[in-house]
Amino acid sequence: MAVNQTKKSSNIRVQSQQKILIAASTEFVLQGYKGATVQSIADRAELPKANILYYFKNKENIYQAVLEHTLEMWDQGIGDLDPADGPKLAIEKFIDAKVRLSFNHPESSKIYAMEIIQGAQHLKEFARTYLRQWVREKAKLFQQWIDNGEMQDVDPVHLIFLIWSSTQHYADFETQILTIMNRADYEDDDVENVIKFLTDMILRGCGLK
Amino acid sequence: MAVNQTKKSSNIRVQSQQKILIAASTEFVLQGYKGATVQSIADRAELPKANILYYFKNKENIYQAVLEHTLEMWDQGIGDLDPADGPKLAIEKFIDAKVRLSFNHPESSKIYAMEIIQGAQHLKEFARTYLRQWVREKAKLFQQWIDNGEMQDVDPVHLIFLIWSSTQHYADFETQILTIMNRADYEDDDVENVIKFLTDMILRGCGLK
DNA sequence: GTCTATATGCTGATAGAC
DNA sequence: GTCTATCAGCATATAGAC
Repeated sequence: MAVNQTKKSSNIRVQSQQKILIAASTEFVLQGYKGATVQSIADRAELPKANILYYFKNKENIYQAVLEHTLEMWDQGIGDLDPADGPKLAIEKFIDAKVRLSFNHPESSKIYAMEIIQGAQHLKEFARTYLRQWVREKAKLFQQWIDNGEMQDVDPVHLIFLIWSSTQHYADFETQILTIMNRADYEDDDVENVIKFLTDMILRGCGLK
Repeated sequence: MAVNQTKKSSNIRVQSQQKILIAASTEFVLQGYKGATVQSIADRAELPKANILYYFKNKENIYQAVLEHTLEMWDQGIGDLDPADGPKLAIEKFIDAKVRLSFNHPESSKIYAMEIIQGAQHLKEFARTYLRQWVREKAKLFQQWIDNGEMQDVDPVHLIFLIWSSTQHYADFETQILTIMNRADYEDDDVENVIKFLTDMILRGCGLK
């Protein structure tokens, strides 16, 4: 009985936390950090305001949890470039993964973008350590391929920025893109079209096609 | 005398409004619309809070003025693509103008980006009318060049998105890019390097180099 | 035109009943 | 664990002295 009760409570706990994080993500995107109120998150999560603060103590903690969730998803979704793949396959895989992330989790991309635009106050350490290291490693790999004559001599760091920005754009600027294309929502075809377009353009840009 | 007084007053008026708009831009970038308080704008502009509301009536009006200023600057800075230029020169000019705008007015780019990310609540009509029209015209021009065999058959709308996103990235993600490059600020060389990199990549992508 | 004082409402957070 | 009631502080905006 006691076990059962604990399990049940724990389930409610996990479920509530999940509901809160989803609701909070939406509110942070729509209203910004300051504009999203605990009350608005509670309303969207269909929970009393006090429960939100019971689970996360304060608004700052909710935001941190949302950010961490985003970083984990990206780490998992993008993964590593495999040196054995060679430049062509590596770029193809990278673009593919990044575009699918953008279309499947636009809110995460948006929250991350807003955080960086506003000066990355909550992510300074992440950028200074993890991200800088990540880009350096990847740039080094591209440079090796360039030195081996396997691809055009382009600046590897700017190449990473180009892939990053062009793929992320479909998540962050979703509203503008849909308006320009006169659509209500993205369709399945759009993902494949974007992957094909960006892969073709960037591979040709790198002299790989 | 009366004329002199009017002129003087008018000067103060223009100067104060200018100071307010500059201060407000910074605050909106750093804190978001809701996070930027009239008091914080006043402090940054070095004016009493009541004067801010005397000149602009309410916070919403300040934000609208900042947004309009941004749109005007872009309209002026980017200008039109000239059909007589042909695809190569047109793309070169477009990238050049857009990169320089990003480096010279990052706050404007950031405010615009945040506005779009949050759903473009204050720009819906602009996007639906002006922007959609602008992209259609430019896409049509690229399509003609493609049909004439003057450039590779790439989707013109996605090409515009690519130029837009890759150039804008250096303004919006300034913080992240500087951190990754381990720098405090952009230098003059960076602008030229980015222009060269993006022009080379995208021209090759379009089969123009 | 400039600025002080203040009204009114909403915010994050807590105390404590259930 | 869940929820109601409430507090102290800060926000926008205005009224009105100078």
